[in-house]
Amino acid sequence: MNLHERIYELALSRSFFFPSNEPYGGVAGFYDYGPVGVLIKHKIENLWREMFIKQEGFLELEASIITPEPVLVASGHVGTFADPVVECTKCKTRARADHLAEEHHYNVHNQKWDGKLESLDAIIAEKKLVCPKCKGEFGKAFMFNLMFATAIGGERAMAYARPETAQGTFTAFPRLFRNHGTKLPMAAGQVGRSFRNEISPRKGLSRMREFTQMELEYFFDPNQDKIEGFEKVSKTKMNMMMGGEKTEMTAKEVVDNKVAPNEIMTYFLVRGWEFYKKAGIDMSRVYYRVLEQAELPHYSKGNIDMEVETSYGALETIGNAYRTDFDLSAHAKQSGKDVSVHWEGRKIIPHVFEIAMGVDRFFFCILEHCFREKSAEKDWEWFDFPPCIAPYHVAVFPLMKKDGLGEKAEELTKMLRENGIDVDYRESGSIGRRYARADEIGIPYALTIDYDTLKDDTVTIRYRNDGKQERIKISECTKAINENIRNGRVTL
RNA sequence: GCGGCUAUAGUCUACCGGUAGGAUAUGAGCUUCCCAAGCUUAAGAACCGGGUUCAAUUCCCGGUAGCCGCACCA
Repeated sequence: MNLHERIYELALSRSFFFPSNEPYGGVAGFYDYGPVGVLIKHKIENLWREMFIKQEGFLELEASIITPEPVLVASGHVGTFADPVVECTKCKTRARADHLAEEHHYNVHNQKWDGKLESLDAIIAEKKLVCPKCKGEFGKAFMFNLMFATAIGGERAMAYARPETAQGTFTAFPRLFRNHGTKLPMAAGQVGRSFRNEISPRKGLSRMREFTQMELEYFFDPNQDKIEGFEKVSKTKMNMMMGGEKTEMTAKEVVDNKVAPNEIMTYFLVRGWEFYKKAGIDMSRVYYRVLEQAELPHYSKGNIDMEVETSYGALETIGNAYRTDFDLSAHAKQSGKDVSVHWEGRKIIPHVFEIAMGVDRFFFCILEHCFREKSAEKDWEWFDFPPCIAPYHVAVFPLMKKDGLGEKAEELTKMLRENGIDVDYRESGSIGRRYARADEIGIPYALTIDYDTLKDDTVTIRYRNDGKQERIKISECTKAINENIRNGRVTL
């Protein structure tokens, strides 16, 4: 059985995630996070906030999801997020009409498609192109848009569910700039849902139609592409993939060899690297792939993707893009509003570096990388989550329910919860079984109340990874747990 | 969307043209119970629709979802 199949089974039975609207049969590309999964997801999002917002002094906002059409016309999503497609009249196989036309006409004559559907139809008719599968005839070319369309209010104004959070950050930029210091660089990010109406989503969480993104937009003066704090990270080593070759490089080498367009992007490559490491990813199975010129999206002057090796193959989980002034200029043009800023005596449109990541794919990668098989030490499968990502910080178990142990344990649970610690309390089943349950969802610590507790107010703390225990005073539990979480400690 | 395979308790699975047996998980109880012990007990299942048939969970068709391959993946 593939690891992702095993993970999927565990996800169903352990409440990590499951198909949405199950009684109705589910629809591909939509998943619900269960009670355990949602705790992990929130911890991932909060770790991102910690590292990419708070520690950097950046801004977080929450833009609306429903987006009027003009915004997405400006961003290019209405035009380029749609693909021209032809469908075979016999077997219904779809093919990219522009790709066909390029192959048989434009590339041959060294031309580019003019963007008109009629041109594609003309070429397909002229070259007598037929379905590669069944030799059936193609119907007329049409645009297939990957956005979910809707309409606003009584006038039914055309709108879409946003395909990325970034555009809301761009349209908020002028106000953010005025309200928060009128200084560059300035950075703002969002955590939120985005939507893409994938033709055929597969591979579980790795390609969803409704998904959560964490995107940071860093606005800067293009004449000043240095970043404060780079010195501190310059020696950090990262795996880089260029033209199919993987090499380890320091951040400084990435800048010096012009692997990344500038120091700013490189700084965030390091931050992304640190983020993944903290979240429990096996960094030997991760690399940054430097995109070739021909692969770059329409808005980009340099892209470096994070890819994580999984049982599905390599998954792209972070997109780092130098978007230049593409978006702000496009919104200025579309809206007719001036979005330029006065900075150091000049009037400029800031450039943007973006680090965009999907939470759901990342969540899946963490599950795969932290999964541990049965072994000599443990007779059950478990998850080696870092304490800061684990769904609960600690499990509290009374050795038995009776003789006042249950009450004592509930008291301790209440105390810990009031101190902000996530506690999973269980009193049924043998103690060994409860330890196994806790391991299975990756809880790093277990506190056990036994008969000695009643005498001297001490409990045992068990560490997940080696199963070893020590006795500590109840009064010191909060402090000990917090310290262990901070240090990422998982063994005695 | 196409082709191949698949669909039985929460999970894994057995058998069968006459509606299902197990494992494991779950609830309750007993056992001073520290690494899935044991015992008692409770609850729990044939994806949806249509067809063939006296009778369909079983055979056939369609839908849906999953896996593999193709295409698609800002």
